[in-house]
Parts: sequence; structure tokens; C-alpha cells
Amino acid sequence: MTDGGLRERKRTAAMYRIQTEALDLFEQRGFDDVTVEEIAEASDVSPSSIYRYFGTKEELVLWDEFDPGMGPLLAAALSDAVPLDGIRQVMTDGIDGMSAADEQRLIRRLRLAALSPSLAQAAVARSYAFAEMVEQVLAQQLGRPVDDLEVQVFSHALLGGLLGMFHHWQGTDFAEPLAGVLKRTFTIFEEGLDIVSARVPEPVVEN
Amino acid sequence: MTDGGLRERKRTAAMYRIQTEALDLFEQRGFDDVTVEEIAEASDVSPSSIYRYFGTKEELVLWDEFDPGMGPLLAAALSDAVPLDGIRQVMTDGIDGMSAADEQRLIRRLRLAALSPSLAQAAVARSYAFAEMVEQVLAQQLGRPVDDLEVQVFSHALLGGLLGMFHHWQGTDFAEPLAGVLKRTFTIFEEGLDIVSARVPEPVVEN
DNA sequence: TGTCAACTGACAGTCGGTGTCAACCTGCGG
DNA sequence: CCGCAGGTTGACACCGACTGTCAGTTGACA
Repeated sequence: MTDGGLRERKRTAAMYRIQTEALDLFEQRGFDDVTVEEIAEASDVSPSSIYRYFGTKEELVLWDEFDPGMGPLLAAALSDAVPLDGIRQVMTDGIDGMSAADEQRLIRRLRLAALSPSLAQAAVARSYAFAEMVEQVLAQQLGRPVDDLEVQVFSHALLGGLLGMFHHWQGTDFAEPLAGVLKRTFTIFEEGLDIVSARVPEPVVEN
Repeated sequence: MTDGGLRERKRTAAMYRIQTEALDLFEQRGFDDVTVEEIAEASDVSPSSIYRYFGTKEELVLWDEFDPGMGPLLAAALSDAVPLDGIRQVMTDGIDGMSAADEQRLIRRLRLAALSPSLAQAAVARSYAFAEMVEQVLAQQLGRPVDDLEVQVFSHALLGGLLGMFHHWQGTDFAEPLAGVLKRTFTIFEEGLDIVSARVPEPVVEN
């Protein structure tokens, strides 16, 4: 699922090591109060290399070793299944394949992302790119133009919903296992997002 | 709907004027190739003032004179209607109240946002904040905790869908009036986002 | 081993963004 | 008309993220 050559593996290993140092420093002193130079020093590489690896300071937190494989995987899943099911399958598999350490690291990264505005912003923008992938595959799948309104609304709403799921997970302090939350989220999707009809009939209590 | 005192109005007027200069420059030479200092010079203010007004360079494009009023408006609309209807009402009213010049300016800003990565990122993050407003009001409305999964998924999916709508509008070069696109978007919402069942039965053509 | 491409570190420079301080306007009481 | 207080502005200095370049090194591969 991961590597190509040895170079690639070494690169990934280096990035993982640098990210580990960075997460430690960020947790100790806050994202904004740690400079890239300090991380470089702690990781025994030059600042230049950090930028070559990650591109931006934010990516030091957001980068995920498993990300690169996601694209093709998603495309494949969407090509031979009902869209929603395909995406559910990919995500479920991904979560099931995560070790406890992986999940712990994910939680650390999410916690950090929630604490720093610039990180939160980058995180949202990053997952937005995900929606654009779904767009493309879905449009082709349905034989519609990529700019089709329904395709756009569906793709982005789906992605938004998943963001909401992570928001909930974070808000409840990661109490429930992610797999369970994901399952409930897709149930909500399947029921058609009809929170509207679930509105309580009683009048609102004054603030 | 807008001002408070005279100070506030002067400030808004100055921001509008600076934004106009900035939009011109950005369109001529691209967002990244114009410095804040140049905008300051063109607008006859100091760079310091621009940062005091807008905070960031991105906000020079994203700022909207009507934004400040949106919060209370939305809260009110959500408090006494079915959530989806309330939001639809606010947005429909907002669009109906826009002059042709306002819409033209909006289009200019959207065009710019699509051309520069940093702008696009900031724009997405900005609209994300909108979802958090919906979250709060909706949770209170339904008598559920803000971190309720369904509330989170609904709010963010809704916001995502609206983002998708703008994406479509942009992709079709703003051909259809925004009011029409909005109406169709909410129709999609009401039908429960069931693009799943609309899947074409034929097998996919090989790429 | 030799060659070539990819990678790395060092360095200088640009620019976005923040904090500080002095000058200035604006309205108010004497 | 004169000070005076609060908010607003401009000038300046500073930090740090990020880019481009260049020379030196390392690794892949014949």
C-alpha cells in the first residue's frame, strides 16, 4: 500500500521522524511559539530540508504517511460501487487498518489543529481538496460534467459532513472509537440528512 | 442593517475604497505579485492601517461590507423556522437585496479567490466559520448539545453543499443568476441529497 | 568505478504580520 | 481660545515563514 523504492521509504521515515519531533515541540510550547529552525535543530536536518519535505509549517502537523495512497484507493472504490458505499468502504478499511499508535498520533494532530487558527484553516482547506477528488470521480461515474450542480453539492456536502464528524469526535474528546462514529455518520447520510423533520415540536425556550 | 455610528461608517467606506484599489491591482497582476505596500500607496494609506483594517492580505479580497450583519440575521431566522427554511430565507433575501454592482463585485472576488491557492484556502476556512454559527443556533433550537453528531454533520454538510454551489456557479462562469442556482441547491437539499439513487444503471465506460 | 540525477545544507533575500511610539485629529470642559 | 483625553494613523524596527540559488554530497545504476 505504501512504498515504491528505497529512496521513497527513507524519505517517509525521515518525515515521520521530523513530524514526531515537531509534534512534541508544538505540544509543549504551542504551534506559533516554535520556529521551524528549532524543529530543524531538534531533528538534525536543515530548515531548507524541512521546507522541501513539508512545504509549509502547517503541513508538519497535517501530513499523514498514509495520505499518498488514498487517491487511487478512493478512485477504485468509487468506480465499482454506489458512491456513498464506496467512500464508506474506503474510510472503514482505513480506520480498521490503523494501529492504536496511529490513532493516538491522529488524535494528537487533531488536538493541535484545534488549538491554532492557522492550523485549523489549513486543515479545512486540505480536506476540501478531498472533495475535489470525489467530484471528479463521481462526475465521470454518473456521466455528468464535473460542474454539474448536483455533483458539486453532493461531493462538498459529503465532505462537509465528514468534517462535522471529526468536529464531533474532537468535541466529545475522542471518547467513542472512530469506527463507531463513522458508522453512525453514514447512517445519517443514508437517512438523507433530514434533521429538518426531526425538529422538536415544542416552542423554543427563551434563551 | 448596517452602521452604528459615524465612525463606523467612515471606517467601512475607507475599507471599501481600499478593497476597490486592491481588487484592481490583483486582477491586473495576480494576488501574489502585488504587495500590501503597493496597495497602501495606491489607496493613500499606510501599510499599518491596511493591517489594522483587514488583518491579513487575504481579507482584502474576502472582506464583505455586508458580513457583519449576517450573524444576528441568521440567528433570528433559525430561531423561528424550520432550520433549512430559515437559512434559505436569509440567503434568498440577501441575494435579492444585492444590486447589480454588488453581484459584479462578488464575482470579481470569487474569480480572484479561485486563482490563488492562499486565497482559496482562506475563503474555505472563512465559510467554515459560518458552519460553526449554524451549529450553535441549531443545537439550541433542537435542545441538543452542540457536539451532537447529527447537529454537527447537518451543519457542516449544509455549509459544504453551499460551497459546492459556489463551485458550480464559478465553474459555469456565473452564467445562471445566483438566485436560481440557490433555489435549485435547496431543492437538492430537500430531496435529501440522494444522488446515490440517481446512479446510472449502465456500466462505466473504460477510461 | 564512473556518471548522472537527486538530495542536502548554507546563505541571502522577500514579504507578510506584529509591536511600539510619536503625531494627529476630534470632541469636551473650562 | 486653551488644554486634555481617546481613538486613529503613520513611521519604524523587528520576527519568522518561505523562496531561490549554488556548491557539495550521496545514492542508484551501468
